[in-house]
Order: sequence, then C-alpha cells, then structure tokens
Amino acid sequence: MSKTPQAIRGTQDIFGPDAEAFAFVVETFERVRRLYRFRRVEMPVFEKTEVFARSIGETTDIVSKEMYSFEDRGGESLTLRPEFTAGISRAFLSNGWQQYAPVKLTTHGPLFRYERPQKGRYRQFHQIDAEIIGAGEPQADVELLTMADQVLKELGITGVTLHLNTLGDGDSREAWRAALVEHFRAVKDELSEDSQERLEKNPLRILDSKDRRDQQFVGTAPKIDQFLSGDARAFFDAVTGGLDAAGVKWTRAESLVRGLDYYRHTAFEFIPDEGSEAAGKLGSQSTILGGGRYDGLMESLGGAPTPAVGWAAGIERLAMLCEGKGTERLEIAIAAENAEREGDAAEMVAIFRRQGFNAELFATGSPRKRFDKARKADPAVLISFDVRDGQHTQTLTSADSDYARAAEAEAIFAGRWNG
RNA sequence: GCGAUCGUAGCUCAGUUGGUUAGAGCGCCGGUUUGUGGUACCGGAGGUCGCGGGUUCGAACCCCGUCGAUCGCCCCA
Repeated sequence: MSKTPQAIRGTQDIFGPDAEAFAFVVETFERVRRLYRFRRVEMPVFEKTEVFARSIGETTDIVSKEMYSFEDRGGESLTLRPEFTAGISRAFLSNGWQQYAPVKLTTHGPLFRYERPQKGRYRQFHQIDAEIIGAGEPQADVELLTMADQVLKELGITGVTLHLNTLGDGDSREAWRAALVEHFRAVKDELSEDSQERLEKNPLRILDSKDRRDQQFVGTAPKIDQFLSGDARAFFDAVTGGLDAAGVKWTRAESLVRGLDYYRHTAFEFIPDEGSEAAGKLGSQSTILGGGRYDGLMESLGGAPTPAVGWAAGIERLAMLCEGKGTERLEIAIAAENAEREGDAAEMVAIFRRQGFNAELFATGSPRKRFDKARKADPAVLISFDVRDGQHTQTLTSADSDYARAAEAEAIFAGRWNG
C-alpha cells in the first residue's frame, strides 16, 4: 500500500465549525457590499510575474522572497497572486474599465505567499477585497472605510479599532522618508539589526518596530504632519471629517505605514484593542483588515494616472473572531426505528426539506440505535417511525420550546399522518 | 531565512528511573431492554508509538538525523 500524500505546508483543509464560520464571513461580506452597490469581479489566480513585481515594489518582501513563481511551458514567468490589488488594476487596464470609472469592485478568494506558517498566517490564505478605482476624492476613502466598518460590525466583531494615518502625496512621502533616514542614520549603531537593514530598504518600517532599542528613537522621529502639503492636509481632514459624520470610530496612528510601495495618502488597519478578547484569539498576527490609497499604481503598470483606494481582510483571521457563527442547528430529525418504516421516513424528510426546513434522516445501522442517534443530533423536532405490536406508529417530539417553526412542523406532520 | 516546543488508536490524551501482550475517554460497529421513551449496560474492531539510524540484554521513553505540526521573529491579511 502506498503512503497517503500530505497536504502542502501552509495549506489548510477547512471543515466543520471553521468552515461554517468561513462561509459566514463571505456571506456577510457579499450582503454588505450590495448595500454599498459594489460590483462583483472575478479574476485569474495567476498573472505574469511582472504584474506583481512592477506594482508591489521590487524591494518588498512579497516580491523579493514570498512569491510562488514558476515558468509555464512557453517559458514565461507566472506567479500565483500574492494580493488582489495588482491583478484588479491590470484587469482595469486590460479591459478598458475606465468607461465605468469611478467603479466600485469587490472580490474574494485564495492568495499565495511563500511564508513560514503560523497562527493566522498561511501559504494559501483567503481574503475579501474592496476597491474603488478612478475616484480621487476623499469621499471614496470614507465610503470604503465605512463599508469595512459595517462588515466588521455585522460579523459581530468587537474590540477592534480603525487605525488611520496619511502618507501624504508623493512629494510629502519622499520628503518625510528622507528626513526619517537622516534621523535614524545618526543613531544607526544603536538600532536593532533588523532596523539597520530597514534603514536602507524600507525606513518607514522602523516606526512600527517591536524592538525596544528602536522605540526610543521613534518618539523623536520626524512626523509626516511636518511634511504634508496643503492639499494633502486638506485631503486627510476631509477623510477624518467624513468618517466622523458617518459614525465610524477611528484613532490616529502616526507611525502606521503600509509595506507596499504604491500607497499614498490614506493608510489604515483595523487592529484589535490591546487586551481584548479579539487580540487573544489572533495571536501575533493582529491586523485583520488593511489598505489605503494607491494613486501611483496604474502608472507603474503602464496605464494613465488613475486614483484608487482599497482594502483587503483575511478571511481566516475574521473567522477566528466569528467562532461558532454560521452553524445552524438541526431543525428536524427523523428516525426510522424499523426497516419496514424506512420508506415513510424518507418521504417525511423529503416533505420537510421541500418546505424549507433543514432535516436529517436516521435510517442506517442498528434500528434500536437510530432513535438515540437522532436525539444526539440535538434537533428542535424529533420524529420517529416504528412498528409496535404489529402496528405502525409515528411520534413527534418538540425538544425546544423556543423553536419558532415548531407549530408549522407539527402541522406538516399531522397533515401526512393525521390519525 | 532564524528560534522554541511538540509528534502514541479516527479525535483528545495517559504511559513511572528504559523492563512481560502499549492504555483511557469520546467516536465507530455489534449485542441487551417490548419500551410513548432511552444520553444505560455488555462486547468488538482499530496502533510498525511520524520516519530512518544509533546506544542497550531490552527503547514509546536515551542520542543523532530527517519529515511534519504548533507558536514566536522577520513580514504581512
């Protein structure tokens, strides 16, 4: 006998309550995006490698070491998508969706990054995603964030706060970056090894370093606010004002930066409050939803300048905060306690299902154990078909007095077996 | 890429300083009850102790390697 192959590291087989919670997240997202009139888009799971390499930034970890890239039979380098935004942008340009701009899009599905798996992080993971393309006004940021906030609320997630920052426009960001490099270079020898690396590759990231050696210099580091142009300042004020008007709570996070090169202006993450139940469930992978404005991305793919803003959220991480949700209790359990009654039981379960009840038939294994099995499934209504003293008997028991459709179920049962 | 912890039945786990035939609970299968209701009792199947080497009279247990998992760092959803 050959050995059973193992699943690929970092992939998951999701089943049971976890799978129900996963579906609950997706269904809730689909419902809410309709309320905001976002349109659905489906995209390829893989693209030419350059789609990601050019848009995300060559020096980012995602591009430099986390992509699942391979050559197809024609020798072309392809990559399993590590995020949605680059592929959506490519589709926007390929298909001339400028004609629909500004266009509000959502999608969800699997993404791939070659990383070491840990709690809340996988090599194949799943996100829900929302983008507004072709809208440069701060109102777009507000609408997008308000939707994100509503998705989380309707998932029943609490103890999570929107952390908001601005990276300014391109000039503001570059001036700030230069000032940060200067600031940290002066104390380079006292920084952590990681941050000495970051100084060259991605100095903004030093700001949210967890290392104490770095944190003492973060407080005195130059702030983006000192470099914001008047327009950039006004843009951010319009976003925060709009969020206040929409009733979305937020907090300013001056050191929040996003990892990818294409972000400008608004950057945000929804993060569990310290010490909250949500924080405990997530472990160290704490960001559940993140995104921002990426006004420069289309140009990097050869398109015309096109403002856009978007976010993505990890379905697995959201599902961890929705434990037990999406699982429906069994409404009708039907036991055929005698082989002679299996036909009647099968008919009954079909009737209930056609009437919109979820129902399960127990008609296999030892006839004596079927009633027990049905009861252990914890149904709201339990129906048994049996033969006693040569007579056919059928009984209905309502196990749950709170069950709303009990009377309806009893009427259907009586309608067939009125005796 | 780096670090820590852990791999025993389908699942959750015991297993003493290394010592006969590796256990329990749950689940699964079968049996017992003639009962308007049962979550009871009895029995059974199921394990190359992740895999490969080594030490030893003897290894689930000690050593080395390897694979896998979990958690953390980096990074990120």
